[in-house]
Amino acid sequence: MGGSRSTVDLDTSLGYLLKQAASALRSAMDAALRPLGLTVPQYACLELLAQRPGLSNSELARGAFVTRQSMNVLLQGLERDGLVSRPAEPPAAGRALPAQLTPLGRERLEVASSVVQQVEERMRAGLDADQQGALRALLTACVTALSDSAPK
Amino acid sequence: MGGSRSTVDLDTSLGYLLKQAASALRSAMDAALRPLGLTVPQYACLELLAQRPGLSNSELARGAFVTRQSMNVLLQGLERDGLVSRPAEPPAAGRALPAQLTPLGRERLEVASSVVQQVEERMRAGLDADQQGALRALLTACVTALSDSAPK
DNA sequence: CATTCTATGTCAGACTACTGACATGGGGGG
DNA sequence: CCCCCCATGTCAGTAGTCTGACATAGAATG
Repeated sequence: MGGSRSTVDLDTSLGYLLKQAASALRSAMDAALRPLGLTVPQYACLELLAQRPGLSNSELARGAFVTRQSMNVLLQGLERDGLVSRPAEPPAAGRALPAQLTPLGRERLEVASSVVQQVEERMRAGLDADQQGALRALLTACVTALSDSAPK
Repeated sequence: MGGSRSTVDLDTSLGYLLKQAASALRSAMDAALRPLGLTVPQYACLELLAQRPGLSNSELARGAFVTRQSMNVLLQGLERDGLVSRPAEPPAAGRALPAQLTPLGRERLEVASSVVQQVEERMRAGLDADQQGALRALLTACVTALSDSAPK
C-alpha cells in the first residue's frame, strides 16, 4: 500500500481527469447558456423544479451542489425575474417553502434544455450506447464510494 | 423517470452525474486539505509545480482550471506563505515568470499529496484496475470531444 | 522592415459562493 | 409531558473567482 511515491501523478490521476472533464463541461454549458441570460446553477435549479415541482430551498441546494445560502440568493433572483414562484407565507406545516416554475420559467427552460442537450451530445459524440452506460456505472460507483466513506 | 422530450432527465444525464462526482470529490478533498491550511486550487498549484517546475502563471492557471487572474492572487498568497518563489524581475526573455517550489512548499506538498491520495483511493475503492483504465479512457474521450467541438 | 496576431502579466470592479451564527418547526427518547 | 437533536430558512461577513480592460513581449505575416 502506497506511501512510496511522494506526489500524485497528474497525468494518471483519476481525480485530476474528473476535474478536467467537469471543467470542460462547465465551460461549454456556460457558453451555451450565456446568450439566454442564465448561469449554470440557475439552469440546474430550473431543471430540478421542472422534474420535481415543489422542492424546497434546501432540497434544491443539495440537487444543485451548492449551499442553502447560495441557493437562496439564486432563488431570489429567479423570483425577481418571474421564472419561479414561492408562497410568501409559511405553509402551516413545516418551514420548507415549496417552489414552482412559472409559465415564463417553463418557457425559458425549454430553450435552455435544448442547448444543454446539444452540449451533452457533443460530449458523448465519441461514445456508443454501451460506453455511455459503462461511464454512468463507473461514475456512480465513484460517487457511492466517496459518500459511503465520508466522515460525519 | 419518464424521458421527457422537452427537458433533460437528471437521473440519466451524464453531465449531471459528472458534476455530482466532481462535487463529491471536491468536498472530500476540501475536507482532507483543510487541516493542512490548503485549499484545493492551492494544492493543485503546488502539485503542478512539483511535476513541472518553472511553470508560468498562465500555464499554472490552465493546469488548475482557473483564470490567470485567480491564479495570480493564489500565487501571491503562496509566495507570502513561503511555499513558492518567483523571480522579482522579468527574466530577460519573454514575460513569463517561472515559479518554483520552496523547500517548505515541497514539505507541505508531501503531506497534502498523501491525504489526497487517500481520498482518491477511497473514490476508486469499488473499481478494479480494468475499470479504472476504462473510466480514464471514457473521461478522456469526453474531454477531447468537448474541446474538439469547442467554438472560438 | 512594418504590421498584425497571440500570449502574458497586471489592475480594477462586480459577482458568486462559502463560513459562521441565530431563530424556528418537527420528531424521538427520556 | 418535556427536552434534545436535526433540518430548515435567514442574516451578516468574508473569501474566492470571474469579466473587462490595458500595456508589453514575441511570433507570424505582409
